[in-house]
Amino acid sequence: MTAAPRVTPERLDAWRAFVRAHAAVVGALESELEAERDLPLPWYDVLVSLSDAGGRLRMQDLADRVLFSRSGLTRLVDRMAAAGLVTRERCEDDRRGTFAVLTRAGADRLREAAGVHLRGIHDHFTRHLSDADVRAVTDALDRVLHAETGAGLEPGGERRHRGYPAVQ
Amino acid sequence: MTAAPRVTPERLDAWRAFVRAHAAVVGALESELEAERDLPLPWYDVLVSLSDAGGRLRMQDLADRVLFSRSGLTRLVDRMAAAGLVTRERCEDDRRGTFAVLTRAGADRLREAAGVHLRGIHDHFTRHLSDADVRAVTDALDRVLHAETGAGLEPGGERRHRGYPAVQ
DNA sequence: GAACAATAGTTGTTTCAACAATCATTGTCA
DNA sequence: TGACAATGATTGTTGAAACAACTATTGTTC
Repeated sequence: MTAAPRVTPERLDAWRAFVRAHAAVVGALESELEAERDLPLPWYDVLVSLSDAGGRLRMQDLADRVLFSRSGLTRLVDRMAAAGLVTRERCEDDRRGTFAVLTRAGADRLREAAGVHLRGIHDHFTRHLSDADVRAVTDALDRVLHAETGAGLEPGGERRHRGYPAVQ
Repeated sequence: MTAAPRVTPERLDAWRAFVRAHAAVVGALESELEAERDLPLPWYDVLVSLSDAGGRLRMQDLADRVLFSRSGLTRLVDRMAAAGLVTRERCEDDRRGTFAVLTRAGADRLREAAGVHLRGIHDHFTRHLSDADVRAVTDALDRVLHAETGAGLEPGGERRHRGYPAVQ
């Protein structure tokens, strides 16, 4: 009968608060970024990942650093290349590979957008959290995340999902 | 220069933990639900909303209770109707209106799926939280949510997003 | 060193979501 | 009561995601 194990009402409330807050906040950030900088959140995500990595990344590595599926990445980079925010470069030493490379225009676009995004994180999220909340939420959700991704312990083992809306 | 106001590194870490944990956990729930019950999460969401409302809801009201956009709802209900999980019924007193009605098959499907979903919430989320974590996370994220939706204070004012993965 | 498996990435196809336009009905007010 | 705005829902069109095939290159093994 697939019994539901020990999810008390309080714990279900925590889950509900989690998913509903996420939907509300990410929705607000997405709207603001699109309204004020005309930049979809997935594009921002790619720009941040490239910038963090020093401006160039093999498609494979980019896929590891971004929340979106590897299968969608090729087309996403297509569109961003058409918009001039990235270019592709062949990898010389392994000719199967391709680099996605941040262009000057892409870096500019990121710089413009980062302020809006960061302000949004403050306005819609961190603003409502005390220092104690910040510690509690970070600890708890890090534990959830690490259990999920099996991350942390294997030496040399960055696993999945690096820096979603890492800024700078 | 759209200065980034008072988002300390600790607070940014909280944000990162939040979005990364969400992506990981929802991804896991979605995979399990699809693998074990062959049911997309948005379908589950509609089934739950209908069931909570007693089995029938006008499209408008359904749209209010679901995380997904009103524009996509018509087609989503189309597909679910083709699969036999819901039917449409004309509203007699207001002939502009249409009801989406949970079928027996839809209710069965929901019952099967709820166990998997609830077990997933336990396995991937609440399992890793102490009682203190549960209180802290619920409080903090409720505050975020209510600030975002402007909820709570206006009398009679349920605003948006009711019960995302409410179970039962 | 030739055959075969594995890896990197793109392309084709189908499905789905977002948005605007549309149709039908209801409410209002001159 | 007849014109007009507002509302509820569907449909058409367009853009993007999911998944599977495909091409090219590299690594491996007998």
